[in-house]
Amino acid sequence: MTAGTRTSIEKVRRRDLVEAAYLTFLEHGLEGMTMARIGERAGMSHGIVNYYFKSKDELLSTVVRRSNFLIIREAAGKLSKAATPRERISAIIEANFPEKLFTREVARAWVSYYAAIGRKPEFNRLQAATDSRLASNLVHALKQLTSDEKARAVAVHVAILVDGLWLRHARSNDPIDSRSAVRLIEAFVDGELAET
Amino acid sequence: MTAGTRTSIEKVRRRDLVEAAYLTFLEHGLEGMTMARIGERAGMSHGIVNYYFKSKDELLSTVVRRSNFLIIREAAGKLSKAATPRERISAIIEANFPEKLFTREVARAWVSYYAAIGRKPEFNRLQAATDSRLASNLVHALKQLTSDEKARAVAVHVAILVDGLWLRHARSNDPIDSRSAVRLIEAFVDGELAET
Amino acid sequence: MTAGTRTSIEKVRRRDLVEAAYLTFLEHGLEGMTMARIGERAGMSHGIVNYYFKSKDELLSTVVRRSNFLIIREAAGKLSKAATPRERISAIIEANFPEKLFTREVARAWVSYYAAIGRKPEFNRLQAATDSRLASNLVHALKQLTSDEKARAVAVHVAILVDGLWLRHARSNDPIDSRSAVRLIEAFVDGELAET
Amino acid sequence: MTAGTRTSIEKVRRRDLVEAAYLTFLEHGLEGMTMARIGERAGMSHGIVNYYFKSKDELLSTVVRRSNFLIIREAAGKLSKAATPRERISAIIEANFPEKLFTREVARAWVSYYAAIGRKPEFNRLQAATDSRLASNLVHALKQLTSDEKARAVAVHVAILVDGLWLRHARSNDPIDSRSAVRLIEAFVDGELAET
DNA sequence: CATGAATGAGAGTTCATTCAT
DNA sequence: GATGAATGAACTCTCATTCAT
Repeated sequence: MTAGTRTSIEKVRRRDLVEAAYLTFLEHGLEGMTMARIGERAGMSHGIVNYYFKSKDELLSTVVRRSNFLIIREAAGKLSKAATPRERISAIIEANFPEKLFTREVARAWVSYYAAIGRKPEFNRLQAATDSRLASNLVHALKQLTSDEKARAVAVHVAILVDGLWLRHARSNDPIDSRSAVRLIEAFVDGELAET
Repeated sequence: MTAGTRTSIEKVRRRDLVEAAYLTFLEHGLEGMTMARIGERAGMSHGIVNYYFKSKDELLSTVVRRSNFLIIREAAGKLSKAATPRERISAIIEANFPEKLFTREVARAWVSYYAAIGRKPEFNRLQAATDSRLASNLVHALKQLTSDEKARAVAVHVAILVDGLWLRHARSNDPIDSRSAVRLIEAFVDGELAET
Repeated sequence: MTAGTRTSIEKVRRRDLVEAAYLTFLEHGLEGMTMARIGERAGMSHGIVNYYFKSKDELLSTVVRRSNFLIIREAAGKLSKAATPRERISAIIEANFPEKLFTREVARAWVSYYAAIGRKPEFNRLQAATDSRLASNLVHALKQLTSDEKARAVAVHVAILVDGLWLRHARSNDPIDSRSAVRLIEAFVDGELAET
Repeated sequence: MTAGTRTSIEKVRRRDLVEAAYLTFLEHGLEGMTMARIGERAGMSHGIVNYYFKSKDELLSTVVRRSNFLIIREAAGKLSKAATPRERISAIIEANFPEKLFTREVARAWVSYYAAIGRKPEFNRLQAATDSRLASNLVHALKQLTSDEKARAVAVHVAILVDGLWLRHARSNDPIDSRSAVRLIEAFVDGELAET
């Protein structure tokens, strides 16, 4: 029990810090996500942040991993409920636009993140893993509805649209909502599949 | 006369500094675009940078304005040589992917820029102007080949693809070249127009 | 009884901590001897280190005391086995170069220690005690083989050689082994005694 | 003239900073030689220290280089006045014990320096260069008075004595003066040469 | 007794900005 | 006009020390 309590505090703190870091990241972007701000938001001194996370990169890495995990989990949940290949495609598309997270702030944060990780191989790997996971799911579902070649082409096109919609969202003055984003991609897929 | 001389020197200096800042931005990204580096690249002291531009933001603003101007001019140049509406569409698409500028570094620089301008309304306005200009050109050309409604839809889709390809380029480990990017969008447009 | 138990535990803890601190000191030098590392090596929390030792300096002081004690004991052991004055001299010399401890890392640790204690009188006293003990042993043995005056001179020279070899070892890129170090001093002593 | 003034300021500041860093180093040791203290002693903000020296290591490197230069120059000066090989030997020995610098503070500073540079290859090279220069001068002079083999042996012994005297000086409570240090080594050399 | 959570001072470094010259 | 000297705030990270539990 004592041990449990101890572990519990560490877990709570780490979670709180990851949450605080995440929110700071979303609000201020990668550059504005400073250790001091994170500590302040979590209601702790900046010293303690470095106590729980050896470095800022480690904290960021945890934040990103958690975020990716949530996306993957959301996709998996929706995939398990999908009865047909077409529904599986929709599930993957929707997983890329969580309603609550598809805001300008969040989009900007992620865009700043993508700009910055170029020089950091670890984060590149992290991202590549998530990307290819979603991509292979998508290709697999598409192959059941069209030729292999077309499946790959459509998957690439969809991936570009996803990125484009996020960047657009970050940039644009009259932002799109997640439903419209999904609908736009769905329409494209339907169009492509109808041609076959 | 004295005033004229001053103005002339001022113009030259400002232009040189903007050029230097632009190149520094493209090479090092928004974060790496420091006043010191800009001055060095321009062959001037970094002190003078603050003399001609009240702040870093003002300089950046000018840089972006100039960059947008270049894109618009490039588009205009290509448009003037286009004989058919379809060629006008190609001209606009191509203007979005200048061969020499479609590199990972440049893509990252712009992506970091888009992420950063969120909080700065002035930059938002700046961007919106260029965007709508290219968009209206595109819609106009499309309208001559298909229905108004479809023209608008295709234009939106194309704009998203453009953004997606830039972000993809910044993120991806195996980057695309500008020709493939253009070809992908052209193929999409052709497909849409063929349906009509 | 309760008090006795407490004392016993305290003794064990203090000894373990001193040992851990000593090893940490030898491995990482004075600067790398952090409370956290000491606690970790001792298998305790670093909080407890400050419970048993009021400050880092107090712990270091105990470490040095123990280290000096070990050297003195080693010397005493060898001295007790020495049959002749010359052998006693060798015993003292050898005690200054424990084979396992005469490494670059350890040499650097001690050198950093000597550099740091300058401002701390207590450590100076500590060191002086050990030094004079070994010196007086050496002089005593030498006096049986040569004049008092020469004995003192040789003892001083030997002490300087000992320090020089340690510092050399810490600095040099091609380090010496302990045997060579001992041999060098022995040769010097032999030369001096032969002259008489 | 203007350019000259500018350069002059930089030179003055750099010299002042090196001097301040040197004094801080001598007074507080390598660990206590912080950028803040250096700036404070030089009467400048700590920011300016990093303006003139890209990093602490660069500043330290300059300090050490200058110090080594002074020793080499002193040795060269004395060597040029030496008429016989024996006098050349004395010149080199004396160069190792500049009267004004052979204090406890200075000795401690250097000892801390030697302990710390172990992990820094650049400083190792720096030191090795100076060392081998003095050593080769010494061997060369000795070879003219005794066999090659003995010359090398004596040179090694002398180098160890030099290090030993500095470390001894840093440690000891009753410090030696530079003359005694020189005399001790001279006596050793005389003894060795007399044997031949 | 013992833990490890928490603090706060202080380290090096970078950089936009100001200002005397 | 132009320089670069100078400042000061901000950043990440480390660590001895304190203290509630």
